[in-house]
Amino acid sequence: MVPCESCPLRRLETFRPFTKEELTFVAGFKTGEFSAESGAMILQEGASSAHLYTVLTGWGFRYTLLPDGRRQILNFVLPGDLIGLQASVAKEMKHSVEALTGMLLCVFQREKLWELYERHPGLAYDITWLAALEEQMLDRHLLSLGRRTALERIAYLLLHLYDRAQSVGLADKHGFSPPITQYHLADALGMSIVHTNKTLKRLYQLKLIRWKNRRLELLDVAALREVAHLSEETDTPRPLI
Amino acid sequence: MVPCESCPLRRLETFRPFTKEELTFVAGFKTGEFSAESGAMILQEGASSAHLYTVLTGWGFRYTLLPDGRRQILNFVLPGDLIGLQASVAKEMKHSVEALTGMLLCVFQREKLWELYERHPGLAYDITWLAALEEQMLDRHLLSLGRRTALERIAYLLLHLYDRAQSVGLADKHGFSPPITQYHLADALGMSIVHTNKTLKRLYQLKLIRWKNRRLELLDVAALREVAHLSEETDTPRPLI
DNA sequence: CGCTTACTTGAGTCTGGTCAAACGGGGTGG
DNA sequence: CCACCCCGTTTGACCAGACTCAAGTAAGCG
Repeated sequence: MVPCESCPLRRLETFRPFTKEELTFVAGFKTGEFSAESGAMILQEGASSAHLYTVLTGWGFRYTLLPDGRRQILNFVLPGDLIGLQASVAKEMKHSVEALTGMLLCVFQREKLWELYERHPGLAYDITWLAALEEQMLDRHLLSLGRRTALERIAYLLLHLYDRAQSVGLADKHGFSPPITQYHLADALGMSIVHTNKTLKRLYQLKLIRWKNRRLELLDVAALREVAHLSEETDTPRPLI
Repeated sequence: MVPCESCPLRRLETFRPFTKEELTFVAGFKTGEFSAESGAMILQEGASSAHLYTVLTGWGFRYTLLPDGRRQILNFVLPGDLIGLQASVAKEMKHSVEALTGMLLCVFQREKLWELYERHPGLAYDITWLAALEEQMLDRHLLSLGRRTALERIAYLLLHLYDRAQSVGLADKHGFSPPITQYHLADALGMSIVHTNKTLKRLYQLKLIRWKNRRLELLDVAALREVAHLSEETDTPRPLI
């Protein structure tokens, strides 16, 4: 089990430094680890989970279903992300989370969350911070689905994933390897697979991307941002619970 | 100025009862009121606000723009809603808020938020709760924009607004008076006004709604939920900061 | 009374969806 | 080792839902 004090994620500069006390508390808050295989369901809509998780390694995605099976991917989940917070509000998950790769998750007991709020206001604030951050991402996705064209949407989502991968050291200057299929893109963007494929091809023909053998090359990030109408973000250090 | 202890909203059963201490603190947290006219911009994208607000009366909406002016309404704002929290995360608002009617807002100083976290873990938890609640709404909207058809979307949004209005006593059994135009519906649903209008007409012809003189009648709520694939929610009491 | 804002409606277009079929590569069992 | 299969991708043909353009109506207001 990875001890929080020597958590490899914490060395990344996206995450704000923690004091010794905070670190000690978080280490005590963590009650174990959970390892999920690719394709595994980590949280299930309708169930009530007793746990909170932080992703240590691997990719996943949050989604909901319409009763007739239409699926909407709400967001992707990467290392450093806190998941399962919603269940503390609703008593019941309103979305599911599925692993895209093998994943390693830190497990926290929900009951101890209360202790965190009582004893570590700074960490409590951090959790609110993370919730607000997720909210911001959802706002942006909503803008995509509502107002961007298919081409813009795909450009946007690829950049979104790239930026997020980048921030946790999973991307290099030229690209990264998102463990997703075109089905995932389609379901995240509210499009059909066929049209997703054809739009992807257009981006390819515009020499903006190349996607071969699971690796996605962003050939001209600036031009891609232009297409997506997405300016670069300077991400402020965020907490890692 | 409305004293928190006798806040009319607090008498509604959607809001969880507060202890005397909590109420006293919130009363101290509130530093004033702000009254906005219909159409006024309450928070502006790109600006950094020093304040947090809770809506006392009136309706508004949150939105973002694409650089070329395309607008996406992210959510509507009703009495009891806390707004401006995002700015504490981002140093800069990522969305704007505009008033749909005259609005009365409670004003809180952002600096005192820290004190709240230190002295009242229960209230801190409440703020996280509210953030998670907003997140849930956004998830649902995302599902709408991504996977619902035009007819389903409109049904969904009207019900969403109805349910929310209902919970703060702004609706009766047969309908309510949302202070919005078809433009707002269109921008919230990612549709054009023309198509919104035509789809609305279809709902009218199905005898599911009637919308005249600002008042919206829901003629058959159950059937409307059916169309929207939206089951009724039993809303658990939420905090009112 | 004239102006503006919101709502309607029709015609024509196009983006994106559906259906169907085929391809390619990796894995597996005979 | 090969045949087969499955999954993900690709492509073409056709269709429809939603958009744009354009014009007209109704209602509210100074």
